[in-house]
Amino acid sequence: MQTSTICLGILRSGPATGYVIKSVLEGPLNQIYNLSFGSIYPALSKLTKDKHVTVKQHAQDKKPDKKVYTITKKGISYFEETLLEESGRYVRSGNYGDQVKSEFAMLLLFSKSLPKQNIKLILDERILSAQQQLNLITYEGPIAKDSNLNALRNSAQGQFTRGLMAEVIKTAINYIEKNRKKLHD
Amino acid sequence: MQTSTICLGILRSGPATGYVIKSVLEGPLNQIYNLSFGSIYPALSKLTKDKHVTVKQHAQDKKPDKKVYTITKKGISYFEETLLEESGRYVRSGNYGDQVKSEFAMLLLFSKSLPKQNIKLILDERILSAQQQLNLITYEGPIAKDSNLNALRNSAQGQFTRGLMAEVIKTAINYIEKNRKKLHD
DNA sequence: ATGCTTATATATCATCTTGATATATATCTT
DNA sequence: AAGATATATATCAAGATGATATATAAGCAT
Repeated sequence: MQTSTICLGILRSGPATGYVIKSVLEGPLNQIYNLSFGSIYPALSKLTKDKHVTVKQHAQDKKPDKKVYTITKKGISYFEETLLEESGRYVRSGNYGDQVKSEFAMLLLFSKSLPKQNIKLILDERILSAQQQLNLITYEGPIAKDSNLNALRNSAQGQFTRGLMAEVIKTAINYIEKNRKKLHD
Repeated sequence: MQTSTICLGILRSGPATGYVIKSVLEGPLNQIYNLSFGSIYPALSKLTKDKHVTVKQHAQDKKPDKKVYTITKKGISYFEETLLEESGRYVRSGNYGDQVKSEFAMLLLFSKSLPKQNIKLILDERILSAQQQLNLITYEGPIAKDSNLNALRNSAQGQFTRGLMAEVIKTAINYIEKNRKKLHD
């Protein structure tokens, strides 16, 4: 999916800055889709140029200008069209898999060449961070003060998606705890 | 992890072509790490230039030259060193998460804007492809005729990693089947 | 108090990666 | 007989990453 489509989809739930979009992707939408600032900011600039969003510059005290993006009517119709196209392309492509790059799994796959102590550390830290991810995904408090992104997170769709990720992470934690002895000991 | 490290790690189990490396990543190592030919072939060229692998060109009948890469002694020590470094970096980075780009999850997240029929199709196809992934991961027959990659797949490490991916996929299938009614109906 | 880390916020850019395309043939399926 | 799939490599525009730079407030530890 294009980065601009993802930005529009998030912005449809309420105005946000590039920074907040990234925070949502790293918080409640953790494990769904990684995007770096280097692709979010240019996407937002292009959307502004194409009038799919408007930007309001808040000249903050001393911090860099906070640029709050709001989706336009044109942006909403463009999003609906594009999403339909992307879903069609997705189904027709026959490529239903996600893009996954798991440094963790690769390290374990090659871990015969690693000291046991190192393997234990990797597994311990992974379990800890998986538990933190679970907290981020299942967290129900307010998102990035005065943003309306709660709507996206709490929608039936948001709950389905977050629930899926949470189940997957729980399964992974249990599996690692049950089977880790096969990699060290 | 660098693409070259992954290639070396796979080559450590036996000689292979770029094409076979990709096949292993798409077959038994499915859902672990995606790499395109556009990054595998240049990595293999660089490894050859640096004498970490040797290449034997099999002037095939009429097909393009099959280039079989074999890891050198220098390549093995380089791999061991690099893997240790990468595992250190991984632990110190504090970033234990995988890189995930799930077009599937994003489409579902935004699926309020999609026709029900479309949503059903996306879910149906996803379940089918997840079952196919499960087959690829759990397949125990020979890999890419006359390649020794079976060793990697059947090692304790390979079985742990593949078992993890298989459990995660099964959980996802069950979750989708149990909860999909919330997205259409 | 003073230093360190984290959070807020955007921008840039070299380097890497993707996804598509080109090329060529054998084999399997319809 | 035609069409799709598998084997096999190479290239490249367009896009993405990960690091770095810039700036300040707040929280926390020593």
